[in-house]
Amino acid sequence: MPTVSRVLKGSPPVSQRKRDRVLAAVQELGYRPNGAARMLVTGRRTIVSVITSNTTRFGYATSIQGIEEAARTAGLLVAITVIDPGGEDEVAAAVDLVLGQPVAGVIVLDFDPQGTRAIEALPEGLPVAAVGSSDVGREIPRALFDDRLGGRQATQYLLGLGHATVHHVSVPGSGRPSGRTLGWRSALESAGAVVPETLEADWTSQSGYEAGLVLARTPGVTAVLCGNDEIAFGVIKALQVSGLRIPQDVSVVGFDDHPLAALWTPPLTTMGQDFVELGRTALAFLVEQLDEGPGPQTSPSTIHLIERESSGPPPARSVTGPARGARVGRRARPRPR
Amino acid sequence: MPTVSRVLKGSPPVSQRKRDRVLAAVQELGYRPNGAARMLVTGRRTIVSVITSNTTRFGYATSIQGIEEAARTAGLLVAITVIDPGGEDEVAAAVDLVLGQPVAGVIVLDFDPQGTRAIEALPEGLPVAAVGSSDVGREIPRALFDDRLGGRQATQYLLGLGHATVHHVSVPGSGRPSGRTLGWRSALESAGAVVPETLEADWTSQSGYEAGLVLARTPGVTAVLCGNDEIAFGVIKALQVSGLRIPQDVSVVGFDDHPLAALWTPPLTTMGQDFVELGRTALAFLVEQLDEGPGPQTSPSTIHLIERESSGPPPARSVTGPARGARVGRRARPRPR
DNA sequence: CTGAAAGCGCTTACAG
DNA sequence: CTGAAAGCGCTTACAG
Repeated sequence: MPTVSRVLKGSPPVSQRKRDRVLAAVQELGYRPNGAARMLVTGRRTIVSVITSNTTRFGYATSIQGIEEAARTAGLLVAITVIDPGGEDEVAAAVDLVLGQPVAGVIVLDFDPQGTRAIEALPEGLPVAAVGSSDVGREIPRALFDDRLGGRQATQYLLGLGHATVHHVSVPGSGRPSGRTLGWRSALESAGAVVPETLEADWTSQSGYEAGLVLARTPGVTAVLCGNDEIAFGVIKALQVSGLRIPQDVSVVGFDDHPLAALWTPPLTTMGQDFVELGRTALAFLVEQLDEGPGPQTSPSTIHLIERESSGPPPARSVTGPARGARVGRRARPRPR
Repeated sequence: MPTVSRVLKGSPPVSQRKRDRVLAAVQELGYRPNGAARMLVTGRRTIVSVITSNTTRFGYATSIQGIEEAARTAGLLVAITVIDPGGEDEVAAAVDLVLGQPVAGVIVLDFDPQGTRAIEALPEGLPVAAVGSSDVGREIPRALFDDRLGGRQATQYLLGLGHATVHHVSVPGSGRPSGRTLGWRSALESAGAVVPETLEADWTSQSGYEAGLVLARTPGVTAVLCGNDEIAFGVIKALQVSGLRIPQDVSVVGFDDHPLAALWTPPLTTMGQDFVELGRTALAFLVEQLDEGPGPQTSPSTIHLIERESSGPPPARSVTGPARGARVGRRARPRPR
């Protein structure tokens, strides 16, 4: 009965009497239109699928939150598909699962190689947007941070504090070095500082802890830029456990402004980024594409230094002018070069 | 052409020649069966919707991870629907969004009042399972922790350490006090200890910090059980900022075993729970229901004490036997009673 | 083994 | 304003 459809959709030409009867029946029977049938006939898909390798890490989870918020506003449902670490198989399986559903489009969290591969495995024709950047892959709209600029700024900040150089513990990056790592390197080079070897971590604080243990026994480390805050947490802990004081002996700076950064001991200096905004932007890109067809675009979101207490001047060798009234010289180490 | 369908589904009776031709065509055209049409005719729905008030908090995000893992294994797609804080409207809107899609069933994260209301708003007939517990609502299968037992055990542990009583900063609980709070209270009563007034926090470390500030100026506080680890992080920080030492002056115990608990300063003693397992169980309950119709059941998962360094004996008044070689007596306060 | 036929539950023109 | 008719893209029996 088309009338029912008209009533439910709110199309004008229905008599009051009919409308009431229909509504009553709907109410009584608990009738719900079949979503699959509706999609089939209208062709309007309302599911947006997010493909990601992880759902719980800070940056990932917060981006998803932003996507979901914006999707809800737009009347879209968000589906999550996780690509477990593993071979190409996993990527193909995830893509199949997604395409088996009536999805309107896909947003890929391109923070790591898994994401990059997923983008490449997605068929042309399907609307796609990405959060995060990789160099590889086809041209699609991307919501991203200017990681490179962030890496530069953080490094310059540390250099400006008087550190001779800055060590770096990096996040994986998707394919090649992450933008943060690139920015760090270029800042060092511009300043004519030595570029120490990068320590590779994954996104976890555990991996940061391990890197911290290495740094603790590396001579000349007075400042460390970490690829994210979780890594920084681990680095700080490892350094402390090794008898070093933060920031008197070593300054540590993170990335992301994790919710616990301000509560850390010491409170963590970090590069703040708005992941929720990032997710919202990606969804907006996807919706635009749904409406008007493809249109590759890119939006670097802002990033800013949040100075807290994990960073300061390098340890002095004389008693002159140590930062923050710190005791000086305990375990002081020579500056590099 | 039914043959195409047969080939794609792998039904046996198809000649090799036909099969090859079909596969070639599919390959060339990039053909993908329309999910909506398939759902319509088969009636097999493959979307499981998760309704939750939050996607990023540790317990929530980790439960969702478990649900997603199990769903993927079962060939189901997970959709996320968030109920923003707000009136009943939000709950109704979320339910409408979910029911507008061809969903097989729903899993509600019933950690808070929003979840509880969502369960009540869901129509009968739709398969539903929950993660977490509330007293209210209809009988549905639930995957949950024995929070009450956990609260008891944690409290008894602290009492066993010699504390005269245990203060408590609680998570919201859905409707009435959380099981953790109930367990804490009962342990105190069984032991004949005074039951201090509960401090209410939300799930954030910020709210824990504020509670910690209150506790710092409350006389007689030597042990604090927190509703979750994030709260414990905030409490510890506030206590430390107020000049108290953990655990020498005050012991703090959390709940959940957050990934950063072991890295905290001091490393946090907590009640460990497996949220991933919880999510998996909920999905299994839902699948059972899909297959065999309704069958209310409940599974309390295990919970165990993870003793780290944020807890110890109460501050001694004499120099006899302080724990962990701690300096004693700085800011010692009288025991309650 | 392989097509023609019917039908899943809706919505969209189309006649009344 | 309101029904009968057609069709969305598949799959499932059903005849060849």
